[in-house]
Amino acid sequence: MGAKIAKPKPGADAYRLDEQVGFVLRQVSQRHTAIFAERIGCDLTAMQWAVLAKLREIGATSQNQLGRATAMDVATVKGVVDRLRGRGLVDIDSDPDDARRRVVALTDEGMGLVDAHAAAALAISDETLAPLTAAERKTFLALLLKLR
Amino acid sequence: MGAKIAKPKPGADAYRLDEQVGFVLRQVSQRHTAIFAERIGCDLTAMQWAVLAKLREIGATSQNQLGRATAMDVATVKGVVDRLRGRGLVDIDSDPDDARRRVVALTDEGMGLVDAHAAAALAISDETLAPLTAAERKTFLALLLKLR
DNA sequence: GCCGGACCATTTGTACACTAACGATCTTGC
DNA sequence: GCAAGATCGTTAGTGTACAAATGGTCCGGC
Repeated sequence: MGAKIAKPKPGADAYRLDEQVGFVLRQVSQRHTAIFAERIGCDLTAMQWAVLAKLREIGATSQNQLGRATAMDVATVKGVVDRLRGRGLVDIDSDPDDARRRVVALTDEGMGLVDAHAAAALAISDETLAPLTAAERKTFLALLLKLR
Repeated sequence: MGAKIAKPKPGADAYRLDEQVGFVLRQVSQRHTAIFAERIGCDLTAMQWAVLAKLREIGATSQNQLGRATAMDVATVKGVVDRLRGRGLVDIDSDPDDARRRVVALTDEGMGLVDAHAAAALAISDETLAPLTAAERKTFLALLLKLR
């Protein structure tokens, strides 16, 4: 019995890295990052753009709130905000009502930059989804949102 | 004309960060990373696991090939391999046929660890996709692969 | 046999991403 | 009022990621 067919190990041989969600997810993220870097046109990373875009949406906020709104760790947000501040795209002020808080706000230059590149940002999302049809994109996004 | 309806800016106001693929993609990746860390059970990162699992699949290879097989930069693969080597899970030898190459191979311990945790790795993929039905998972994975 | 171009590995520098620990500050319960 | 606990920001440490520069090694053509 079972002379010719090798017994498959329960696990090791059934596991193919290339079929695992996490692995493919990372590859798709990498592709998106590459598209972003090539297309954004103002030497910003996706994270930096996320912070600027969020500030444009919701206005000035504390670093903590900003971190939650952009799904970033507080420690991470600090680095990103520091770099944006170094480029004069955001300002940091103390909150008169709460001495713990450091309120981050877009500068005029930052505001202008967001508006100037919003179309490029949309094009990036579009190119990332380019391999899919319109119907597939809708399906994909809906499912992706469920996995958040 | 257009007295009551404000003219939407072409870009800025139409752009909602939370609906952009790249942003959601990152959130899903974060969730997967958290699930991975909690479930893998042997203090490995997803990258480190990817290298070990790939070596189990294809056998000993050069760092360069390993990088391509795991979708990692050469510089990144070096760091990952160094850490795995520090834990005794892989060995690095010179290729007798090509002095440029540094051949990475699983140690017995590394091989044992992969086999011991393959089931957990599958469970991680499963939990990541848990919010979806079986049919949705199939659809999602098929679409995700197209975006690679 | 050697020489230019391809390939491989390493190093350096920048930018995330998360954890843990810390001090400062606010708020609530009492 | 004030102590306990929650919140906010910062720092330090580890682990990806990618680009660019460097240097060693192989191979094909001559």
